[in-house]
Amino acid sequence: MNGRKIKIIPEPTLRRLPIYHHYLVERRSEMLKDISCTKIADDLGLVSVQVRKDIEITGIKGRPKLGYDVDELIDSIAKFLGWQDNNDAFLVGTGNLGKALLGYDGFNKYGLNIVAAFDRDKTKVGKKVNNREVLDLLKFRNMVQRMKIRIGILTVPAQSVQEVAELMVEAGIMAIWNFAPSHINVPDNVVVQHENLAASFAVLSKKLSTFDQAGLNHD
Amino acid sequence: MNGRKIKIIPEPTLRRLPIYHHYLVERRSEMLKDISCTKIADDLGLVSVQVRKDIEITGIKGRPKLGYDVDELIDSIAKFLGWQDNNDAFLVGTGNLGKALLGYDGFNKYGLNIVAAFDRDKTKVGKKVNNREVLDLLKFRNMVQRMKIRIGILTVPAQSVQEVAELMVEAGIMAIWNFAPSHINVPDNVVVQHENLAASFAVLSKKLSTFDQAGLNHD
DNA sequence: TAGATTGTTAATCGATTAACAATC
DNA sequence: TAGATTGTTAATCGATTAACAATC
Repeated sequence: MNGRKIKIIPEPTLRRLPIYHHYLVERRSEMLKDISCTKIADDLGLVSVQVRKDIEITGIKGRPKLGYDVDELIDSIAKFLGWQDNNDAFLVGTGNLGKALLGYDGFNKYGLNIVAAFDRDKTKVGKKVNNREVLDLLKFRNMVQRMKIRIGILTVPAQSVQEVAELMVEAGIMAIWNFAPSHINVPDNVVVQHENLAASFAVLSKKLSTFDQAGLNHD
Repeated sequence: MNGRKIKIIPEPTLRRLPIYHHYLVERRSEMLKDISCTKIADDLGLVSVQVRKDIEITGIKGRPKLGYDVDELIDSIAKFLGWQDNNDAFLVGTGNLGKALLGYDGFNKYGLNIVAAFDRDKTKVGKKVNNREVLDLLKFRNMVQRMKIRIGILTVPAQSVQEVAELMVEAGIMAIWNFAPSHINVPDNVVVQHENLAASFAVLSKKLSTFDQAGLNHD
């Protein structure tokens, strides 16, 4: 009832929306005009109610019997996730992972635009990575403020993570995407998304060994 | 009661265990001998019961008042996650992301060992990436069987993902770590872990815009 | 001993799933 | 129209958190 009330979106829903989006873009390229939750769910190995609830949150209206208009649904998800307002970001740490992220062009489809890369290592400063020059970390603070950057991507080695995170916060960064395997302490008003490859691998290998114990995969 | 019963481990717990492990290794390097759940929770921004429940699942016993032995706890987590049985894996797709994963030496701490890399692109075959020669994808099937490889890492472009996933399954791969933004269809007895960077970014940017709406970060 | 912490059971919370009415 | 599908409320399930007894 209150227009200012903030709806908290369940994180699992947030993580599924880009999957639907990607799937729908593929279907659209096959000239599909309408789609039902049943079909989406079947193809992605989910259940239809879940897909419907997820989609509902973006605010789109479907038509009983027909389903949703594919174009409209794609736009609705993209708009809901804020993919049209270009999210400019700075990346710090041009090691292997940093370079990979700089080289991954797919990000701008999701509104993410890595506009500059920084490093503290003087031997890396000045080199080009995927057409972007690596800048000295000393310039970070100044450029964040000048370019009003709000998102920082952290791909530095574990031992420097906390220090660089603090630099980011102090410079005015509001959201940090942390790829290092370390927890960072930042103020409550800064959003942190921790990308932990070790954690994902733990899930994978544990599931595999659980399957082994159950004798499920000795076909 | 039944020794053959498989305990299903909650995925959130599985994802937190590597975080505790990393944190504990850092504390050990500071010569810390004992640690309580309260301390772990405080430092990592969690609550102590949650840490205790997570840790309990690895089978370790703590001592009231003292907490846990740091060494013992590190071992208990590593053992539980199967980090001592070396998990050999093959990687397919040596683009930017594939190269980054090959270059990330930290994986073997987690028991993961990427023993070979494959590509279908003949211009990439034969080149060296981080001391490992890129092999022709045609050799994949044969080598999986000869080396009894069970884990496949998928870092190919979106359009080839399903095809390569099928090749992996057919070759005998039991667990696939999929870094492409596409859903893959595989038999039920194959474990799939989907690493979706777009999904993570969606969480980050949506949280940021929700904070904006709430006026929380205009300090 | 006193008290901090573990270990464990019960209560709460939130996400998923089921049920079913509305509708094109 | 009949029936598939949406939209929505209620039931279930699982993870988190609270409560408290056991213990070193």
